Amino acid sequence: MDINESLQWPSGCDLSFSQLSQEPSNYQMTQQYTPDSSALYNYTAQRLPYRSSYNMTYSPTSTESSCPRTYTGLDLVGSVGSMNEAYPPSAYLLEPQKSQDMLDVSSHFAPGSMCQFKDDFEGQCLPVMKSADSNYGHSRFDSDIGMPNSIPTPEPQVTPIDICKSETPHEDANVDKEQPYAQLIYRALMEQEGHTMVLRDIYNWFKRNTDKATDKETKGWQNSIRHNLSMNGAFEKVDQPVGDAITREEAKKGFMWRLTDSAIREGVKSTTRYRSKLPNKRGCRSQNPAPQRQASGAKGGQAARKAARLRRSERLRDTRSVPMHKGDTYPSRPGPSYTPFDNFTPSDLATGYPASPYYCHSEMDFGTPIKQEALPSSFGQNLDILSGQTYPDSPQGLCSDMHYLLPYSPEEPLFYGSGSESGSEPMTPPSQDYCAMDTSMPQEPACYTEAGEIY
DNA sequence: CTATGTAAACAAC
DNA sequence: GTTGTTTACATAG
Repeated sequence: MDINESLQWPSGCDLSFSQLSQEPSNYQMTQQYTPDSSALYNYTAQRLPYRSSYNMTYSPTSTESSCPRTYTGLDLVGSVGSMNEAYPPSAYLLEPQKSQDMLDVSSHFAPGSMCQFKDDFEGQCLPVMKSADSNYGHSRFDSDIGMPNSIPTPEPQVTPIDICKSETPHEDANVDKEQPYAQLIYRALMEQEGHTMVLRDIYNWFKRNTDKATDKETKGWQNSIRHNLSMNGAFEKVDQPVGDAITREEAKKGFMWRLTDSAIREGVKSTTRYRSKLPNKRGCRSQNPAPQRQASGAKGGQAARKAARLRRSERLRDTRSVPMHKGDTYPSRPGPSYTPFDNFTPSDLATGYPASPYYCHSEMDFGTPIKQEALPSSFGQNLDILSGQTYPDSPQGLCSDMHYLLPYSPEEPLFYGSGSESGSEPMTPPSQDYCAMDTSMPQEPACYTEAGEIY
């Protein structure tokens, strides 16, 4: 990572958090969590039984430290070592919920962060999640345990997600289920100095901060994390630095995963973006996929449906339960939420419009997709393999949220996408033949040779 | 048609 | 066994 670049990020994003001073008082939670905090605590406590079922390997008493989480940040900020002392161990500045805060946050969120467009953060419970840069250099360890130089974390540990739930902790218990893996991983990494974690700690982060890990199947969510890490260009592998903080044994456990510079600046993009759009090397899909494959796909689909139902119900409930106040600008609605347009400046647009799939929902993003009709007719995605029932085609929903943008800046490009860094993506392994076009750079289609060169 | 989730095959360690 | 990559398949929007 180019440290200079990373340091430029806050200014580039117009991180004008008024609270982002280094006054000691600002390292405290500005919201007093009583009585809400008690509810929050209760909620957190409620989750313990779930988590406890997953802590066989990583029990709180374990002394195992799976990851040296300090060195990467140190490495990265080594040239600006003073930053290490710049911020005390307050990962987040939690602020009272008020509409004005929402506006501030939505316009200063890490650009492209998918979460700003999720319904999760609509309404009145928008978390104020400081970017990692706001505490750059300080240690906020993800693993519950074992870091010799870790700073004790007060219990209950309050996370942005928890804050989101604080209003109605019981009903909002599943709020994080609305966030895709890629976004959650992004958030996990953004919390870390150096934006770097090892897989194991990402697991731990999920256990603590999400409900993904509380489902019955433990294998799936980990697999999904790995899948997202591999497939999403926002995440890159970096070698674990060799140092006294890390043993050779630990180093063997795998790479560290780091947010790419562009991901830090622009947020995580969809995973699908980075999937190869060319026919797979193994040739055409088999006429008769393995029954296990079919079953797996069915499970995935059912899980997706379940999640979608949750999202729907959350949305419906939010719509009903969150009244409009005078200060509110938009009612809850399905789809992305935005800062009021009149608070935007052109530079906000340039830097603030994310490369969210909500925006970059264009087939031009991905080159020539595989034509559905090229697949065997038996592989229509409308076939329910379990029931044998077929369904009508789903409606074409591209850019369904466009109407939220058009009134604002009809002349402005809608897709700033990944901006000038688009050339660095996709991150699909160069071993794959790949040619992708990104709408953000229509004049420079990113076509890659097998060697990874752009031509 | 894309985004996403899940499972699995497979390789490397 | 864990980690990482890739593919297959399903569902929602």
